[in-house]
Amino acid sequence: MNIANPYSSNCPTRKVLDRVADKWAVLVLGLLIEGPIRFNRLRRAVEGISQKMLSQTLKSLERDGLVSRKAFATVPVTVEYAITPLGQTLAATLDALRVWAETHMEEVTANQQRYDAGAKSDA
Amino acid sequence: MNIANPYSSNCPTRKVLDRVADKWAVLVLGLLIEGPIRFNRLRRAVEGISQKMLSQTLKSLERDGLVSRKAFATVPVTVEYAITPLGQTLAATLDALRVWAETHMEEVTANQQRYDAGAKSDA
DNA sequence: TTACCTGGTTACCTCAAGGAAACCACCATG
DNA sequence: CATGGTGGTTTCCTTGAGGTAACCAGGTAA
Repeated sequence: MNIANPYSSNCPTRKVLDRVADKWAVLVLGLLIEGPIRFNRLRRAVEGISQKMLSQTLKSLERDGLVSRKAFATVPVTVEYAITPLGQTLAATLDALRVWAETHMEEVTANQQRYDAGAKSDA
Repeated sequence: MNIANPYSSNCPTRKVLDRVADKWAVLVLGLLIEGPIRFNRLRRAVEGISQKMLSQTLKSLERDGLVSRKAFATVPVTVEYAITPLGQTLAATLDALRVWAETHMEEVTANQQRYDAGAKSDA
């Protein structure tokens, strides 16, 4: 009965999960909740993202209806990306994740070091 | 002063985000919140995961201190994985994500189809 | 005229994630 | 004796994600 059982390999939620489990998408959505923003500004804001990946990320976010694209016929064409209501619901959820990461980062790092040290001294 | 600014490329939260942005980890943690579970049971539960990936996923979850491993010297060695308190806090957050996926899956899929149809008929 | 901004797309190439399958030890059961 | 179940590890190989960089159109400023 679980048409939506992510543990079944052909379940569509897996795809959504994959979508969401995308570092760049998480970061882009995180910026967009603060307001609409242009392509190149976005690119500069998200350190390390390539033009290609940003374009790709935005395209699939738009396809999913999570962000909207609006082009302005200005001097050099201006394109503004904004988050949709649906996107906002996801962004809120993802933000919780970012917060978790920020909150527990130290603890996780400490755990890793302890683990690595232990593995080394193990027989 | 944001030492924890995920938009900076060298920020450690990026690593945590990567860790968390792992389909298998999400699914495994989702199962572990229901209680301790053995390796092979886990493998059968998570459809499509390979032995290697499960082993790898569990190892890094253990390294992060998100799950704990306990081996029993039974007839065939039994190994039980359990979620840690830290892991539970993450699992709760991730669960929200899974719920989001389940809830909005249909809407997202519909958006995709509309987008694809539009792109086709566009000049 | 040349250079640069806008926002992209495309071709090329590399590198690593991850699947498949074999191998491991050990014991029980058929 | 051979097979199967326990929980893994390792090797090999493929494939696709993603980086780099060139190219595009069009207008404007130097």
